[in-house]
Amino acid sequence: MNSGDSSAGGGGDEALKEAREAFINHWGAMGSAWGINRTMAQIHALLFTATEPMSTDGIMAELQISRGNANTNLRELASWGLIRSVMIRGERKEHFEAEKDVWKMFCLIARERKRREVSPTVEVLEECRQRTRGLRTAESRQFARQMKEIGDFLRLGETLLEKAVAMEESKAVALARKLFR
Amino acid sequence: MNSGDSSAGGGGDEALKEAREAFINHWGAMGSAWGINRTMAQIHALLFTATEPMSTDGIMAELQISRGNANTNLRELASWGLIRSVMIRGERKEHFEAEKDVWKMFCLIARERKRREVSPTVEVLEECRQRTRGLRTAESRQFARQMKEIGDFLRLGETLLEKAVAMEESKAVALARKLFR
DNA sequence: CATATTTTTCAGTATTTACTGAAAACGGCT
DNA sequence: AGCCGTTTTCAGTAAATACTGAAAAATATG
Repeated sequence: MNSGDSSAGGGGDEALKEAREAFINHWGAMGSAWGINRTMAQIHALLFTATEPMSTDGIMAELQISRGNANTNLRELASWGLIRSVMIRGERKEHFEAEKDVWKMFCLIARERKRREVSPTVEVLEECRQRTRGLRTAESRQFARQMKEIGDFLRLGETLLEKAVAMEESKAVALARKLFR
Repeated sequence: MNSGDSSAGGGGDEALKEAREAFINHWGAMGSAWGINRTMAQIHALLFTATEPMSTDGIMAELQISRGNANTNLRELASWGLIRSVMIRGERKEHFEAEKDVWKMFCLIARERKRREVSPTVEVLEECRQRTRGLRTAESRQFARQMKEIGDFLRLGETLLEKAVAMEESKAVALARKLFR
């Protein structure tokens, strides 16, 4: 009973450390694929799986990154509401902890992406539509219709998310399950 | 009645051209924000708003890009199913047209992102969970639980999308509207 | 208020990602 | 087979993005 067994002792800590590292790395890669800076996603994963709030220095050490990098991405994560700074008594350094509730996390991301990307897109589409609305060529009419169709789709999506995000997780999940039993 | 009026003639064509360009640019920027290469998104927008299928050369000229760049991104768009190549009689060059139905477009993107990103993530999470499952420390238990929670959330999302994507647009929209009247 | 500690900023640099263009490969045609 | 128009590939390069580290600014301490 030693290295193959994962139920106790140093081997267990090792397994946890490795699994956590795998998660942090994968979360970083996923961030990249979805237009989020890899480091920002890694810091998020690190804090999400941390049991205690961490200082900037702790994060720098863990992820082997510079102070500037850590600071920038911590501020960005805070601006999304995904982490918050907490003061630890007896410590002067700022410490950070992540929102641990997956549903709340999802709501924060949805809200922010809507605000930063979807809504501005809806505006551009509407503007494109208005600019070509009076035109009478077949091309213009088709274009204006397409702008309307994407706009309608995005607005419907926005509404759905708004409603979902306003719900308790349990309600939302129950609804989802009922819908597609 | 001249430049200010947008209802007919050359001014109208100009307005359409400008609006279309604005759409293409914005679509490209949105692509970037969501982890999709800007040029790929621009080609998509170009074909989406085109009335006729376009050749690689046409696309190169319109977006001022090289043949290699155009070719790569056209193949990538085709691999997502967002465009298809069509043969034009009398022409030897390959021509491309985009899926114009917004709901179908959404379904294609959802399916592809699920396949490429969400499902692999679910697998990693499951693996992380398994690797720490036997451990008995508080940290390990919390970590394993977190992996399960994200995994459950993503799987539920996958299921919902699968079902939605299997529906007709009209049904899906009707359902959405009913849900949140 | 002088000093120590922490945080922010940002010019310079490194890394990653995307693009070009020319050569090679392909595919039809005679 | 040999030619010709088309598409693909990919080494080299450009552009975009992310990161470092040290200096400046802010904040706390006695």
